[in-house]
Amino acid sequence: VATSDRGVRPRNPQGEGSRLRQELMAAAGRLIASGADVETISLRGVAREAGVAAPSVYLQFANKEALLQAVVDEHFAALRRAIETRSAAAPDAVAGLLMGCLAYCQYAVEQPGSYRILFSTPRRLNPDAEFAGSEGAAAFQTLVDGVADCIAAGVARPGDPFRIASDIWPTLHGIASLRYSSPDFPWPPLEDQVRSILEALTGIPYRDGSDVEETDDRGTA
Amino acid sequence: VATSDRGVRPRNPQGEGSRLRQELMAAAGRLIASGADVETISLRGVAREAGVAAPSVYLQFANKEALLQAVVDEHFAALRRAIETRSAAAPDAVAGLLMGCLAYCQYAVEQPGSYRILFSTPRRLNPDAEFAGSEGAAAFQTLVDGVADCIAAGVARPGDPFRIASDIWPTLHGIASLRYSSPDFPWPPLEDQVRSILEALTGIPYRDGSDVEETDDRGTA
DNA sequence: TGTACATCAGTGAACGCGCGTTCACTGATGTAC
DNA sequence: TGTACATCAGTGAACGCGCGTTCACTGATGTAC
Repeated sequence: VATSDRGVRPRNPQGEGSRLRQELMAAAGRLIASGADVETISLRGVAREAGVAAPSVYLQFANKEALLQAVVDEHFAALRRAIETRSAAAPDAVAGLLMGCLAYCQYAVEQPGSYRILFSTPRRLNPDAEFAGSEGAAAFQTLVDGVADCIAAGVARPGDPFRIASDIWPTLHGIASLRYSSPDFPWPPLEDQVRSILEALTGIPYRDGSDVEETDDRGTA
Repeated sequence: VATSDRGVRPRNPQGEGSRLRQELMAAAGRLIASGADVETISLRGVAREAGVAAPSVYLQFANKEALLQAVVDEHFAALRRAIETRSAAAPDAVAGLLMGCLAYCQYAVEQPGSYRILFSTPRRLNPDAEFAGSEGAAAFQTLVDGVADCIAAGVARPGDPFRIASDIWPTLHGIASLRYSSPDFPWPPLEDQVRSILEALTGIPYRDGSDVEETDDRGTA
């Protein structure tokens, strides 16, 4: 669907057959990026997109479910990487919290297909189904720590960091996913909205900060 | 899937053939309530659940898409009714805003299948795709008005009601839909969370109100 | 250097299945005379 | 009151399709001697 046939695919050199695994996951990623719901992705469709016969998938994956599971895991890791990169590049906890939240929303908005499969996915494929110990739990802990640091720095309003993070996460998710399902709604600019909601939930004065490098010691609400 | 065969279905009396329309929509509703994604609902499955042969669907609907469109519309109307009933029963604007928001989240949490099809739906079936003039726009306007009334009453923090409503809606959506996709997360009680987030976004002191009947004239933040 | 063989990436054909849709039909119920 | 006919709700069989999966295979590349 996304990419046409464009000639024959050369077979991988001997000993490198497992390269096909990456090719298949990339093909699935292309289908997802072009709007396919995870429910409607077919093994044959992925093989077609990868330029390979359907049975070849079984050289790398036990069955369709294993393929989709690998795809979901890969996209989950990509989201996490996007957040951590942006967040770690910030100069302090206050900026780090904002950057992490922005990275989350921007990933979701810019790669909606990829984000979507993480949350609108059959339960069995969802890594969050068992939350404790999952990769999702680790990512969430990063958010809790970020909030705690801002409270400790005296910039965020005092409160239970876990509880505050439990309010922030759904808010970010809602912002990002409604922009996908209701694209015609007159949404405010993404960064404005994230800033103002973070300010409301944490008390950190994000809304007027032209940027974040010097927000370290403003008063708290 | 949801209901077994349980004997033969009597045919409708002459002139009442269109009752089948309601039976089919009810059957689809049962499939959705039992966890079916809108993407995976089949015309044959709905007919089976209704106890009717597959071609009978065509007596009431032009094709599969028309059936699904009618189902989506029906569930959208049900959500709207749930909100308006609860909201209209409140004694004042401040209680009405809370009750409407609670009704929204509770509908989404208690009937996740029904809520889900409104937002994780192929674009062509989504009534929000054209937002202006849609039923969704009307429901959103109710939220805007509720916020404006609370500001006018001097209870909510001053601000742009449209913009505040644009923050509230995604928040409610996020709260409800993450509870569905990550049920093992230790979420706070739904009403607590709605109250505290509404308080953060509007300044209305919802968090400590044991109930809402007497919150009319508290100070603003 | 030449040859037999093993290894390995990948395939074509076939399977049984459920799908959306069409078609000609069945048989009960109401109406005209 | 009896009978022919029209109307109407609903059906069974068939269509072509794409699906996930299996099986026996092909043919290129490397290795042993």
